[in-house]
Amino acid sequence: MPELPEVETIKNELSPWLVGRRIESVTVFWYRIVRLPSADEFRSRLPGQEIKGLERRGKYIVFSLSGGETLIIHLKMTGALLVKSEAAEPDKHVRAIFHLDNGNAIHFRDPRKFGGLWLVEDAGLVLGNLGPEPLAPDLTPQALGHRLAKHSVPVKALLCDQTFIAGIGNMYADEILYAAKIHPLRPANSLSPEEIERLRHYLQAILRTAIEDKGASVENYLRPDGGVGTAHFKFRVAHRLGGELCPIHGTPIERIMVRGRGTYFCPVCQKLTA
DNA sequence: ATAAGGCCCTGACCGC
DNA sequence: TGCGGTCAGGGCCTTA
Repeated sequence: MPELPEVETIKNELSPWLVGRRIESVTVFWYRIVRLPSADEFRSRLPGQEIKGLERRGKYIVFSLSGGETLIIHLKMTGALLVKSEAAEPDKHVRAIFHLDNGNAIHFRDPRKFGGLWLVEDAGLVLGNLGPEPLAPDLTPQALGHRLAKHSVPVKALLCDQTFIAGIGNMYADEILYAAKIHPLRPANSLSPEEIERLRHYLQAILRTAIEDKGASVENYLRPDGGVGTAHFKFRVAHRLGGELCPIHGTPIERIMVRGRGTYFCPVCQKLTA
């Protein structure tokens, strides 16, 4: 599922195809994929606008348009943005198509229909509540620790909370906590300074490595050219459904539920008690 | 502030 | 082969 490294990869690889292109028309097959405004308005306001640039904010892709509006896309669990020729037949999971002025088209494919499209004057309407970017240089251990201290919820839940920090989801939260040797159920405000330092270090290191590996191809994640990423080959606990063993201790990876999300960890590396 | 549950969805998987 | 049931989960919402 697309989290920060996957969305960053998609944004990077989509940019050369899109920046400077004009949207000629939009086809919407599943109207509810358009969150704002109405699907009809969405289709009528986009044509003629040039795509000036692509950015990523959290798990959102943000398109700045020549008309001053902002197109925002969230891929949720199973979304993908695929570069196709205009002649390409959309498969049954394609929910919308952006037709470009050079004979190419972008297919928004999303089997589970969780994804969303927004076209807004004020991007803050969609992005306003997001927390800081995990890779921002000013996310120091002190800054992170200060914010962690305000919450007693399980640290795993906080890492997945987009208003606390933007872009981390279920699988990278598990990988980060494993690498930092922190139990996912530890109350956020119980972490020691050393643990906060480790958390911040691996938080950035794991996301950066996953970006270098072009994301993790689990679920339906695909790059815009239809290719896969290789970040999941370095996963040590996430998505280890087959009774895998901790690579350090050889003990079985355990699975618990944290806030309703499946959570994988090593009970030896990651102790609940200090 | 926190917790728990539901909702949206469908493909994959399971047992029969 | 098919059928019905269960599950996963990001983000958001409601209720306690």
